[in-house]
Amino acid sequence: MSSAPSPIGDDLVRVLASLANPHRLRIIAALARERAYVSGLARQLGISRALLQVHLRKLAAAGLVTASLELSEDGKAMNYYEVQPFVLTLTPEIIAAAAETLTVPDSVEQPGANR
Amino acid sequence: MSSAPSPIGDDLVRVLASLANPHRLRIIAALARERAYVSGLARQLGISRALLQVHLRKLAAAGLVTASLELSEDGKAMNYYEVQPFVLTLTPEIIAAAAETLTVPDSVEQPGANR
DNA sequence: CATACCTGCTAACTTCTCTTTGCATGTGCG
DNA sequence: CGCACATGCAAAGAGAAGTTAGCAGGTATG
Repeated sequence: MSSAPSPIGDDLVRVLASLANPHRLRIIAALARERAYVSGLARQLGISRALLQVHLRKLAAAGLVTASLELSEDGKAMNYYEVQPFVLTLTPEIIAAAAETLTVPDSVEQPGANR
Repeated sequence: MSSAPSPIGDDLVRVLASLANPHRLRIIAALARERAYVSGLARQLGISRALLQVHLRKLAAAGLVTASLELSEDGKAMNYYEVQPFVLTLTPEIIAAAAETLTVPDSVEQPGANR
C-alpha cells in the first residue's frame, strides 16, 4: 500500500536510471530466468562480486529486484535475488504526466515551507 | 532500412539513458504538449539555451525527438523540435530478450581475430 | 548602426557513476 | 587449522555526464 497510484516523477527517473545500464539489463535478464544468489550470479555474468553488489543495490532501490537471505543445506548464508514482475509502459503523454510530479532540483532548498 | 526489427539492447540502453533525467522528462513533457523552438523552450523551462541544446541532442540521438529548421515570418531561423510518438513497454522478459543483443563492453578489444 | 531576437559551438569546471581493490566476517570440510 | 565459498562494506581512481560562460554568425527593426 505504499505504492503510489502512478509512478511519481522522481521514482520514474530512478527506475529508468537503474535500467539504463548494460550490466543491470543483464542482471534483470538473468534473474528473469531464475533467482540467484550473489556469488553465483557474479560468476554467471562474469563480473566481480563487488560490482554486482552495487548494481543489485541500485536495482533494489528502484524496486525492480528484491533480496531474501536464506540458509543453504550446508549452513552457508545465501542472499537470493529475484526480479519483481513489473510492467512499465512509456509514452510521451505518460511522461508528461509524470514530469509534473518531479521534485525541484533545489540546489539550495525549496522556497515553500514556512518561509 | 537502418531501423532494426526490434530494439537492440544498445538502443534500449540509449533510450533509457536519455529518459533517465528530470530535465529531459520535462522537455518531453513540454514537446508532447506542442512543438517548440530552442530559445522559446529554454525560457519556458527556465534553463539555459546551451544546457537545453545538450539535452535535446541526447534525446534526438535516442530518436525520441526530431528537429526541423524553419524560417519564421520575419525571416528568423527557428529550429523546431517535436516528440516522436513512441510507445515503450518494459517487462523483465522484454528486457531479457534485449539483453541478449547487447554489445560487449570490450574495454580494450579482442586481439583474437582468428579465435 | 545599435538592439533584439534567432542559431550554433567549445572550453572548463563540477558532479555523479562506474569499477577495482582490499578488508572483515561466518560456516563447513579434509 | 587452513582452504573454499558465502556475505558485506568502504576507499579511491578513472571516466562519463551535467552545467556554465563565452564567442561567433544570421536577419529584422527603430
